[in-house]
Amino acid sequence: MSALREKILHVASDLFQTRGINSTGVDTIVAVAGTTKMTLYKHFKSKEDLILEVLARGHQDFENWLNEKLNQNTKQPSEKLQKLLDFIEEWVTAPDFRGMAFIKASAEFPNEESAVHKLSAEQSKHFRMYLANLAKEAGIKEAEGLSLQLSMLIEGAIQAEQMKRGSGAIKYAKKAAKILIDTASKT
Amino acid sequence: MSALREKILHVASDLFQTRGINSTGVDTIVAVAGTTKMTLYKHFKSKEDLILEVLARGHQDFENWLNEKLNQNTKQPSEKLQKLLDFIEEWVTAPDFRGMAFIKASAEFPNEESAVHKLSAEQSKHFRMYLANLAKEAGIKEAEGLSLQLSMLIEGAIQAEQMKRGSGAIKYAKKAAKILIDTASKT
DNA sequence: TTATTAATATACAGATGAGTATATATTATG
DNA sequence: CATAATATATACTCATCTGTATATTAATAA
Repeated sequence: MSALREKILHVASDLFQTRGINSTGVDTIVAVAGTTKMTLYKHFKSKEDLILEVLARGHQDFENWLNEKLNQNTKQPSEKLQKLLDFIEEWVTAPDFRGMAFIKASAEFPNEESAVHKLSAEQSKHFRMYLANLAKEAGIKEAEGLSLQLSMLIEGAIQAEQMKRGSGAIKYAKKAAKILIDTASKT
Repeated sequence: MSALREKILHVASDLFQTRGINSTGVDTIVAVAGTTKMTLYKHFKSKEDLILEVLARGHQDFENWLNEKLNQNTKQPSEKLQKLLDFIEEWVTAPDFRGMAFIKASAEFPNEESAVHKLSAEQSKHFRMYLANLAKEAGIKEAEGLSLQLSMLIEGAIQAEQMKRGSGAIKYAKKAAKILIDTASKT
């Protein structure tokens, strides 16, 4: 567990989010991380490799964070679903929020054959399945449909917020989520 | 109105969508368009300039298309809102659909000071206002709120569809839109 | 036909991109 | 202390990036 390796991952993640992936050169990454290219390529076999690990870490961090929030603040499964958007709000309004990594990555790597695109799509699917699970546990019949709706709403809200900070979109996303959850609960 | 200028715009738009903006060099654009860099720079003062015009054209084309669809297929304002998602579906399931240009552009140019990002944000806002107008004309009181919800849903659906073609997300986006419109209509 | 102007092609400049060969410093092990 | 292995630094290759200077062709005007 090299400390420098972690530093590179952290710096790369930050730069990718604030400047874009393709616009961030490895020279910039190592300069900010206070190391050299040789060290970077000792730890990662290519820039693509680094991108993939940054994405994987980011997604895991997000899911861990959300999981903890849900477990600490709710008891019953149905409560999780209802409070979900509160935590999404907390996440997107945090000062250091810079968008959802896999959404941006898929935009920068549109080619479906690209490894980065594939991982992004997988993470998107994984998030949807996470939501579907919450819905299932809450006893929703059409859990898959609701999870799709919620994921679209959430990704749209993230989009809106990263496009313009403080857009207020999340406020209406919460209302919409409540309506959709209520509707799905009644069937 | 140079034919070559139009050709360059068309080719650039295509390449930006399929390979990404930053990953597409001007050399590639002129090669595909069958011309040279000198000609490109006679018509556009920089690559950024070309990007901005491609974005502007794309957005206008989309809005013109949607407008025509709505005007040709609906009569009453409330009908427009109800059929909106049908046309969005038609748009995202078209074989040559490659995503919403301004969404991708804002991901590739995350810096809020960037001209490309600014234009993307403006187009996003413009689309939302277009939806708000539809809602207002349909007699919805909270037109702004509904338009935000619909735009998030639509952008989320576009995201889902460009992430994975044939995802089926749009089907549930339509159901969600109907629920949200109905709810907003009742207040 | 000749002079002038506009458009195109070739070739280049200078910066930056990813990735590596070689050399030095550091650390662990005998 | 000496030796082997690992991590870091310097310096480089080669490709590609945006943008331009110059040369050549095509078209227009006198």
